[in-house]
Amino acid sequence: MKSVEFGTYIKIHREGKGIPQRIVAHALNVDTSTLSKMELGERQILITMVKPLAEILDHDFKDLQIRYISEKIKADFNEQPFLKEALQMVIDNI
Amino acid sequence: MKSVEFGTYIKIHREGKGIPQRIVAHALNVDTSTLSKMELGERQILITMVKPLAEILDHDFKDLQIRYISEKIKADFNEQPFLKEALQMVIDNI
DNA sequence: TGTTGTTTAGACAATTCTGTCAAATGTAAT
DNA sequence: ATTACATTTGACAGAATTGTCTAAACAACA
Repeated sequence: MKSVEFGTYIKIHREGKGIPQRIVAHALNVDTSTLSKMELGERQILITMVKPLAEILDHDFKDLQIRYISEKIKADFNEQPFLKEALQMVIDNI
Repeated sequence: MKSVEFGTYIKIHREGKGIPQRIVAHALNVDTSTLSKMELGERQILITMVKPLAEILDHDFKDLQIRYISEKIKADFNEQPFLKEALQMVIDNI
């Protein structure tokens, strides 16, 4: 999986479908200004927005959620020596 | 692994060793008031504090870091349908 | 060039979160 | 009961983050 920032990924796919920010922003109940910032990484994209994003962009929800979560985890815990063990522990407890 | 909240876990082990908050707070460069709140879950414990906590409590760092990270992930992403796959993806990319 | 629609930038108020201070409460021993 | 120390609480100011508004920058094209 290519590691492009989530906001950038959304932007690329939105543009690929020729959908203006106006439409996506409305689906997320935010301003186009906010969406612009989210795409540029200046505002957080909430996990609750992943589903509506998948729908409006007609994109696989599973893929999008995996991208979202894995990026957050890398951002928060990269470099932590026992990250792998911690993740394995969570997996084993699901 | 028993799932007791991280702050509570710290508190229990601090008390078990008979170390006052004053000492631990100093090691973390915070007030006892802040440490109290951290132990009670009213303030975030930063990941950068896990190492000094392990040292001052003479507690296994690996265990503590695993507890810290896995708790955060559960708090942030519990219930997400593809959490497992996302975690596996991060593991595979480490 | 002027028009129309899209995207971004800057300023802002509202909200949330943080650590500290001072005071209150709790605990144990004498 | 008093002392000494530990812990918690509530109020607070400072910092950080949020979404919106307005206007500027950008793009496509008649």
